[in-house]
Amino acid sequence: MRLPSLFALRALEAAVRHGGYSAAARELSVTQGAVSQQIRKLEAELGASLFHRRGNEMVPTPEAARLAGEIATAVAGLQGAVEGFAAAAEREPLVLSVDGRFAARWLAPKLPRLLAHPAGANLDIRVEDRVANFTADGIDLGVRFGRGDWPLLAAERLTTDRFYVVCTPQFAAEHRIATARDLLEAPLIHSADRPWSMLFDRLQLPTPPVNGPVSNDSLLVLEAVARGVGAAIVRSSMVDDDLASGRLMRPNSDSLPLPLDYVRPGQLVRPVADPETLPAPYGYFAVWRPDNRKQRRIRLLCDWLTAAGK
Amino acid sequence: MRLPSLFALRALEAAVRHGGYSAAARELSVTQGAVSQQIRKLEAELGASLFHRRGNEMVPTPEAARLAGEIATAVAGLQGAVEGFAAAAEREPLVLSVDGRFAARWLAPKLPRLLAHPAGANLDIRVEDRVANFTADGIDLGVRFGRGDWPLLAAERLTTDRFYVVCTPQFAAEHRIATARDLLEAPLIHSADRPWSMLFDRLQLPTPPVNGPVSNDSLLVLEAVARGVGAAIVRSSMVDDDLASGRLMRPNSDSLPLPLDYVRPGQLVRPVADPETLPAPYGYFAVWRPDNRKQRRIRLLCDWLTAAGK
DNA sequence: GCTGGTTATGAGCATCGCTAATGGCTTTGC
DNA sequence: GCAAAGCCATTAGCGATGCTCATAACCAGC
Repeated sequence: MRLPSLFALRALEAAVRHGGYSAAARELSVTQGAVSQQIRKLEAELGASLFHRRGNEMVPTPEAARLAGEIATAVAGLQGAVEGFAAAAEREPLVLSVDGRFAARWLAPKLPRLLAHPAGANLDIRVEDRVANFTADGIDLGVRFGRGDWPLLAAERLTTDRFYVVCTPQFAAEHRIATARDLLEAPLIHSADRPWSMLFDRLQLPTPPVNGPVSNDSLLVLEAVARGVGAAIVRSSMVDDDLASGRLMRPNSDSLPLPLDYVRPGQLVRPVADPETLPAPYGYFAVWRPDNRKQRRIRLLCDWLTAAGK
Repeated sequence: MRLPSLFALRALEAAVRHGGYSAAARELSVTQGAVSQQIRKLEAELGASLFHRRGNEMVPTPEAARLAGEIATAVAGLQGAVEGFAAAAEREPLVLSVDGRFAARWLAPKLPRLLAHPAGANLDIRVEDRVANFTADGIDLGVRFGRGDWPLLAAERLTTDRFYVVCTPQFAAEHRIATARDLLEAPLIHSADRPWSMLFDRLQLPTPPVNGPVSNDSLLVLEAVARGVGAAIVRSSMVDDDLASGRLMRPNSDSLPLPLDYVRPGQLVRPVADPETLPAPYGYFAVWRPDNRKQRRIRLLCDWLTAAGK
């Protein structure tokens, strides 16, 4: 025998329990008509009346009441099974893979907030700078630096970076940095792909010779900045927290033409109306496989990450 | 938590049991694609994979297998409850109301066949010539004489009557009835609304004076015919069985212009191509309320009745 | 390599069933 | 009594669901 639809059975059960279609409809979040139709169809399928009216109340037949009871237990069993499974799935860790710089400079400061949020439940946060394969490595959500154009992967932008000149307040005071020109005399930490020349060229000043340490690793650079070794040009996303907390500052942010957009040598830059909203071509992206089964949790975490970046 | 559709859950259960979507699809009488999509959707709702492929076989995850088991028991519970209810409804008698003539002359001979057929299970056959109200009297299916145009009731024609001259073989032999003219001399049983004149007029013979008993009750008339009292003009549906068994016969059916259509005095009769298929305006109809919940059984019985009349 | 099996996936489309509106009926409160 | 507010029944309309169909990709056995 073909089983009636689950909804019809639940409608019957609810109608018996409430003693009316309208109340049942409210419980099931549908209109009263829907319940009426479902029960009518059910009566046709089962070949017997389920209710008879008495005044304004619907009285279930004894058989219908009995059936409703059995449906209730069966449905509760289904519900329990499904919810148990879903809960178990929820307890399974969601693997978040981030690279070292993002982990240290962006995620770490926000971690307490994330862990207190539902999106942060049962996270397995892996810090790894290279990821071979999302599926093979069991990664549910990655945060990767790039242009958001990974093949086969969905991506959502987390950061829209500007480049900031940063140093500690102590450093700025010590070296009396008031104008951009003052930077010429101060120790400047160089990094390979964010040359100071891109600032001084805009200011039409001569780029000073390398007078401080050089590193291609922004973590090391920022460590050095934090210890007062010098000023550096860094991605805004790496120092959001330090700037907010006052551990770092952007010296002379009034007089310096900052934020700077990062422009590679030879890269075409189009003028835009509002440079503040210029999307940097590169940035951090949340990245995931669209066919991953944990979409709901991925969505939740992804939404949290994008919101936290604002 | 919103429950997934019952079909999706059953698809999962069947797929686990068969170890593949195609076999599950065959069991559920849908295409393989339908099962695939249902399970994909289920995985999305539950937030976890349910199967992983190994070669050509689909291996359920342990959790999915567990879930499938719980679903199986819950669905079996539902199935059992629904089938128990339907079976109980089936055991409830289906009330068939027929009038006395139909019961005696049409239904009674066919009763053994009907009772051996599923359509005849749990019948409550009531013989009553007047029916006030289908709902109030709890009548599921009525057989009524008329034109099939009862308001608020659905009707399906059971009999398309002709009028036959009938008598017993003994009677025909005894009175040497060879031609229509022979009837003029034989005892003829008269009934109010099927006058012999309608036959003799067509034969362009004078209608003989009333030379036999008269009754308005066809049962009495037929009883008299059966006892060899005389010949009579009767509805074909009243004598189908007696003619088939040879208890009655249609004398001189070659030479007499029979069957006759019943024509009331003054009634317009249109010529038709094949008079054998001329639908009599009046006849027996199966009649029921379209909103009766026992439509399935009514349909079954109604189909049996129409088929039995052919 | 070929054949016969499997699942995955997308387009198209029919069906289903919900919503919304309406009507008839009952109860309640004035 | 009457009006108002509740109930269920029923209809038309329409949007979403989810099926079928067709195709692709993949696997196993010969």
